[in-house]
Amino acid sequence: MASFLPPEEQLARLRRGAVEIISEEDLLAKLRQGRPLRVKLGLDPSAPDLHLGTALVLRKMRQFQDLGHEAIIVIGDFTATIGDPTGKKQARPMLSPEAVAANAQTYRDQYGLVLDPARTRVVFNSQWLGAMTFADVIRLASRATVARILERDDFTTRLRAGVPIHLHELLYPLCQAQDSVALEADVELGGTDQKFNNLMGRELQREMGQEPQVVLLTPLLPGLDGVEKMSKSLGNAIGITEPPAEMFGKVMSIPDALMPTYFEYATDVPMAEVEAIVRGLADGRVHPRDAKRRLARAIVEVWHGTQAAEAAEAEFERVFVGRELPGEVPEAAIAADDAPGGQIRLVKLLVVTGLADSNNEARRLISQGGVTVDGRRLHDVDATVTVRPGLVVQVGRRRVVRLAIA
RNA sequence: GGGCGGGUACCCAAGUGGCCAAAGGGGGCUGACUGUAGAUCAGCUGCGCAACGCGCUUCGGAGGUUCGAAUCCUUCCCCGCCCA
Repeated sequence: MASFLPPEEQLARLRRGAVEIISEEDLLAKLRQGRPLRVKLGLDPSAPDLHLGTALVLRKMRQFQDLGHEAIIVIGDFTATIGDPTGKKQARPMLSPEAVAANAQTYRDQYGLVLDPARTRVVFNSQWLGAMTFADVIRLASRATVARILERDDFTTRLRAGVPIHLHELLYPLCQAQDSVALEADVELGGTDQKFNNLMGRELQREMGQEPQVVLLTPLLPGLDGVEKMSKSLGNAIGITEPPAEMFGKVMSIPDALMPTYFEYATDVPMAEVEAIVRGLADGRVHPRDAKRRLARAIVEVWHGTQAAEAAEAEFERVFVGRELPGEVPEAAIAADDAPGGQIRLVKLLVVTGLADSNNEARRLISQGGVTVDGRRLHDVDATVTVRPGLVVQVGRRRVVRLAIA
């Protein structure tokens, strides 16, 4: 039997980074039972590459682990066949058992970047949901009312906006609730967008005579655009495995107003310091640029360590402030055939090296003055370049390659 | 089952026979400036062609009318609302 911190102390720690806990009294009561709690987190099977936003809830899970509780990751392979009722994501075909098995390790590896793999249980909800008969489903559906399900914000909004809602989508919350029943979850973690589903689990458990789970909600981190929530498909995400330099740069590109939020949720900077920075920004004693640098460094630190964070900052300083070439310029090989006699049209060069998607785009970039070869800005769309290994071709500030002849 | 309204480029959304590769906004890209890939301003934003032009592809799918279609007709698919 592991020894636990006093329940009150645990609660105090768990509260940080949680938007809402339903309810704290229930959580405290569970903690007082002095046993490892089963903490559940449902995840989409298609998102094995994690970003800062999804990491929030994982970091919370990690905290539970470190407090001695049991982490259960539910891979929603079955629910994925329904699709996310936000209507944004597409329903996916059922994964084969082989694919599921193959993916299991991937998930473990990915989540292991945040969680303690040795103390993490990974399960797939097709295990129990897939085994249900139609009669089981009807029985399950009888536990909820249409009105209750339609309370869900997504559904209300879509209904009003005239966006189609398919019947099976209404079952989504019930499926997720059934997961909690099947696992006898003590706690379910989720982003605030999961509140409805998570509460459904709480209700269904009560219906089924189980002790209802505690719902702990983590915030949704806004993405780089500062408007939409961070999500890979929206292209506004910072992946936790991204190279330090990339991560640093992306943080630097967030709107200034987002800094306090990121400081609070995505870093380990002590709250006292965060508050000092926020105050400084408000009264002008802290320069936004410096605050953002501090933020970028703190975030890179979480995922790559202090050293890498400092290197990333130096690199950023050099490339974007000092306008020098990046320390590491990727190589792009071109075939000798593409440059007969060592000559190649600049337009073609940009396409072949992947710096432009099409000839038309290449022309645009050149005519807009965005292209330099060996540091010389070329404006002539019809320019021809003499190639040699090591030639540096750059588009804008960020896209650079060093030539190699294959 | 009936009535009505819809399906346009990455997204939203105009356009209802030629002036439409298709308004406007968003997003994206490039430049200027700067405090950074932030803010602001400007330009660009289907594809191909040694090309101030020519050609090709795109407006739910397939046919058709026409010198000419995103726009008209036929048919099919899909969506919403109201009624049953």
